[in-house]
Amino acid sequence: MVETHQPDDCSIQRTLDAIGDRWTLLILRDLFRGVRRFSMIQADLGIARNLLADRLSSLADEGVVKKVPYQDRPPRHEYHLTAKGRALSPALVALMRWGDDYYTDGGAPTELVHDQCQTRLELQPWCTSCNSPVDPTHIRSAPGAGRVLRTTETEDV
Amino acid sequence: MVETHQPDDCSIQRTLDAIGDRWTLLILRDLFRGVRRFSMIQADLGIARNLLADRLSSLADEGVVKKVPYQDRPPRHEYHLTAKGRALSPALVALMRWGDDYYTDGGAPTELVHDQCQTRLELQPWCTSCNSPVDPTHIRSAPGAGRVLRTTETEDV
DNA sequence: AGGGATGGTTGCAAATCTAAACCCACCCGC
DNA sequence: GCGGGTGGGTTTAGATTTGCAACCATCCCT
Repeated sequence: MVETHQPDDCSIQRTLDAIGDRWTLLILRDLFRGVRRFSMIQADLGIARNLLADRLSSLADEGVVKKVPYQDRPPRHEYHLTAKGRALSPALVALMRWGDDYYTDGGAPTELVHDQCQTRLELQPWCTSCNSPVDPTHIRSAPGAGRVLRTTETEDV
Repeated sequence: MVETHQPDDCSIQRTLDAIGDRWTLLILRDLFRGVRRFSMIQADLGIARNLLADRLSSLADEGVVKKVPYQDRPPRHEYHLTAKGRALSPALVALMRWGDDYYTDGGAPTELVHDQCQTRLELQPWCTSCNSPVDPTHIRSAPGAGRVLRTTETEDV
């Protein structure tokens, strides 16, 4: 495991320590899609079996997935997302949208749309207090001044 | 490089191929924070110099960052995010929020807030057509039926 | 001429990944 | 009551990637 210099101040760091592995996010994608069984995931991703076993048990240790038996003899189970795992949905949606925007060579891949008007969804920073979307220029960081995603910078040079 | 079985239908896959490396997302975080120079990033992350050089040039190849000279003799430059790179902001914010929610052991780490009211930001699915937020239960997938993040699934088992 | 800052490249040992073989419990058909 | 297939792994050996340290190059300063 990578020992990082500042494991303290950044949630992105901790998040990536937990799920930032190349395969892990793809495994989570499959779980979101409803692909839940070892051999299904393995076939879908083409991941080596030992790595899949390893990643799944790490995810279980993290409380992101849990084993759920679906039959007794022989004991068989599926991997389901926990609430914590399902909370990754916005992150995966955001990554997917980025890929949609920049890598759609040819046919558009899967899209997420608003079912009432079939419009493609964006992810918008939202202020629950003002109950309104927040423009990037009004995003600021709170406690650890300086150690923050400065999304407000506009210079593209 | 990992040769995947279905490079075709999933933007998450393509996105991760481009920026899904363990270090790459941390490098991007630093760039968002305004840490733009080779040795600054290197000192901040503790990444090996050869890997940093490699990852930065990959990011440049992908068009996510670009080299911007800040002096001529000796030629020195910084790495700046392009529009494509800045478009990753929602993804990084989402990952950060997840870490905030599940790994804040003790003091709250950096938060992103609305500068006008200091309220912590959420990421909300947003319909640009209705110009309103979209409830998860109204999220649907569009073309490749079945191959989708089913964010609406409620079964936690 | 010597020293320091910046931005790398090179070489080698250590960790990680892949592929393929193997294991085990069970079920099914015969 | 044996052969084959399925599901979910573990083991082992070989190829790749990483991490670390040392080295190189350019310029500036004194």
